[in-house]
Amino acid sequence: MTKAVPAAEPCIDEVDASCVETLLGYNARRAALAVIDVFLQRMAPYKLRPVDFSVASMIVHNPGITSRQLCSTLGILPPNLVGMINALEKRGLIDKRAHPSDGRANGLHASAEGIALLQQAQAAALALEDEVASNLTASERKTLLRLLKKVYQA
Amino acid sequence: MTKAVPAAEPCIDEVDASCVETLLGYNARRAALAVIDVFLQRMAPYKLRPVDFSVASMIVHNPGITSRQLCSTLGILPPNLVGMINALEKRGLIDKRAHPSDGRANGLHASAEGIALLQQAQAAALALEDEVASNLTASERKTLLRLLKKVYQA
DNA sequence: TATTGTTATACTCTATAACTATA
DNA sequence: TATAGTTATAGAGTATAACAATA
Repeated sequence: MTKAVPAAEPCIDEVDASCVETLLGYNARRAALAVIDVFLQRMAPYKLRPVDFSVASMIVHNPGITSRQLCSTLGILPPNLVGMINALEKRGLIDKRAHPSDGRANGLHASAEGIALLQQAQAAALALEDEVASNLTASERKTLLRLLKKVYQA
Repeated sequence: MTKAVPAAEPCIDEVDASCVETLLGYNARRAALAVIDVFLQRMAPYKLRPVDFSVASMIVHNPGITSRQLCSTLGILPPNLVGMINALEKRGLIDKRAHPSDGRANGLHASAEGIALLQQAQAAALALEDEVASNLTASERKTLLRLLKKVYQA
């Protein structure tokens, strides 16, 4: 423990956070964490973390997609995807099939159970996003999505 | 390794990511990561991670602020702040002084070196954010900040 | 030689419980 | 009894290197 030097100084009654609240990175991170926090709660019944939801959802909507394609689309590193894919397969939500033209790769497909679960999960995701964005008008929400895309798709 | 069942299936030529790109949480996270990635590169000369920058910047602009106030403002848990504060103190950028009215707390203050470094770092932060947001007009950028705040300050 | 999927592993980040000193 | 700061530690998330099988 470092000892404080004994000098009398005024204390802060109201914190001024403008130095960070003017930064795009700070606000984007805080907003993302706020949404993810609610996501974790509402998706607990489906045992899907945000990344699991993204992966499973992509497989449902892109039958036959490969791990490599999932990684590059979602920004996941291959070693970190392996466990997620195996867990989803173990739960019977997806299965691996031989890729038609590339013997190294597997085509990933959602099972009937996987499709059914994801239908529920996607409805829940839309509902929770409606809640989180309840302070925004429909127009503002659309604008927010468009501007966020312009940042990371630059 | 789980063996793929040998069934011929079509492969995906163009991945459809609309199922996640319509979600606020997904886009906010991708945008935040994109900004943080550039931040890490440009702030390396100052040896400041995003959280270090936020903490040090808050101390510069709020002389006498306590650890507790930093935690609640920035959303950091107290045990995780201890190491950052000690590291900044060891570098001579900040110092702890006795709190005028609460014997348990320390008032945190930036040193002359800390103020000088943060001036440079803040200029670099503004510059990199200008770059990251180069696809946005000044008006769009202002709107983006406002809408992000409405999400996490709900 | 390059790429897909995988293993092992290290590093960072985040979270919880419990302790001390003071209010 | 409650709070500020701290310690120790567990867990989750993210990263790199290296390998076998296939292109």
